[in-house]
Amino acid sequence: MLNSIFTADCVIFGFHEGELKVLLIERNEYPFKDWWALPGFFVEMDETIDEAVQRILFEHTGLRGIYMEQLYTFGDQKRHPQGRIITVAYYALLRLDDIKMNPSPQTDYVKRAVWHPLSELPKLAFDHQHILEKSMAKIQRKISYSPIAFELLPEKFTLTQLQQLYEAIWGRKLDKRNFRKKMLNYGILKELPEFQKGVSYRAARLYRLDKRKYSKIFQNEMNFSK
Amino acid sequence: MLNSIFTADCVIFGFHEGELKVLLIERNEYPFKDWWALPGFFVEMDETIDEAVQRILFEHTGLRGIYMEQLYTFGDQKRHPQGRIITVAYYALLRLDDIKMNPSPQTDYVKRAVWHPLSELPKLAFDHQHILEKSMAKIQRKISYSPIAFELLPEKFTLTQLQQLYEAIWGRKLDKRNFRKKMLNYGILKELPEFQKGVSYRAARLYRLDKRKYSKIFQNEMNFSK
DNA sequence: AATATAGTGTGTATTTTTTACACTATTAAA
DNA sequence: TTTAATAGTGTAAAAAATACACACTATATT
Repeated sequence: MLNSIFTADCVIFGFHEGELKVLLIERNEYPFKDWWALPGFFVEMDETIDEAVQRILFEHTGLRGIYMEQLYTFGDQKRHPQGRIITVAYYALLRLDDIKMNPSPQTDYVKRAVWHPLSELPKLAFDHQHILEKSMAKIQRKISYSPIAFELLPEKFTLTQLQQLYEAIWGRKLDKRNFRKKMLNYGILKELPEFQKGVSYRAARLYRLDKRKYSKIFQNEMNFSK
Repeated sequence: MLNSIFTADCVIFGFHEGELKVLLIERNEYPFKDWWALPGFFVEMDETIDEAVQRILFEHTGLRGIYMEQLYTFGDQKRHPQGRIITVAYYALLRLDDIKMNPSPQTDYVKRAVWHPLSELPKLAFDHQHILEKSMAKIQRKISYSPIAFELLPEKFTLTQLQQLYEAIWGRKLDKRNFRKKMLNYGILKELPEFQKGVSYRAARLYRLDKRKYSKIFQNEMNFSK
């Protein structure tokens, strides 16, 4: 019978300036001191795993109620140099704006937390590279049948932002006209009487998610392939 | 920091006589003595979680190398009357034939193991009902983009068997002509020069999975909706 | 030998979805 | 007024999904 300690690690995704980013922390403790790693912590005795992850998210971003989902549990004996430590990995999706770009985590084991573009990731501690790849695969799939994309966008967004997000997650370009046609056909977007501000070119119309229709879509499933 | 014990539970699916079945055990130990439950056990110190599940599968079915995949980790404090016990749930898919219909599990905590049709499930111990529902949802999705169906069929099978399997998993009828057209179009089935035996009506042709093309499909994804 | 039974195997027309593709409109800044 | 940068729009062709019904075959029964 195994009596073991276990932790929760979280891949926190954000979308900013057309790029998908991941929040990494620089460790201030052994093992892997000074390495980059996913935010994570031990799960306390009196909390569910979900609660632990919400706590981790709050400690690292100052935000509550972030969208998150369990990904996978890693339990190899070799994944941690101090012996078997089971980790339940989650991913979280976050509305990122300029204010949240410089998080100051509230825990001692962290030197600092920095948003890293997916294209420029450092080497990660433990098996965190693997966890990150697995969560990418998960959201790549999930974005094509459920509206999780909107968790990464601000309340009001343009169709171009939405398209850039799909392109960032899938790592390939989409056709603008086909994308808009299909997305608008779902009928889950509400056209707002507002436009982008502060741009030096034609301002794009803003949309927001129509939450009444959103829930129907969760049953039917979206299907985006190209 | 939580020092806890953890277990692995496994939803074992089989397909027999056109019906999807789940292997349940009758518990011989408290808590939930005499209740039906999913096969499961404590994970030992020297094995990975995957190895533990393979061991559970072997102890309950006598078979090795069964297809399995991790599903979800449940860790609520309330899910187990003896306090917090984390369980990592897996599902497994099994080629069921008449020989395997009467398994005799090799462990003391089990009185007996019986295949139950999905339509006639008893009340289950712990949160096992919930785990079972979640694994059904998972294979319902997964069968539409990956060839896991073939893990449930014998080496050689008829198109009708394959269709019945999809129908059992999705819980709805499919059109025979459209199903065959689409399935054969994938090009992953190899037509054999053999036919069903021992039936009192026209014998159906046998097929088997073409494993060379199978791997390609794993990249491209299948897409079965109706 | 004829018939009943039970499941096998097959094609086409219609609708829907996906795809490919390029120019004009708008705004702010230079 | 021109330039730069992005917004916004439609159509035709191809591919995929759907709806739909009957003749064929092997065995068992009389």
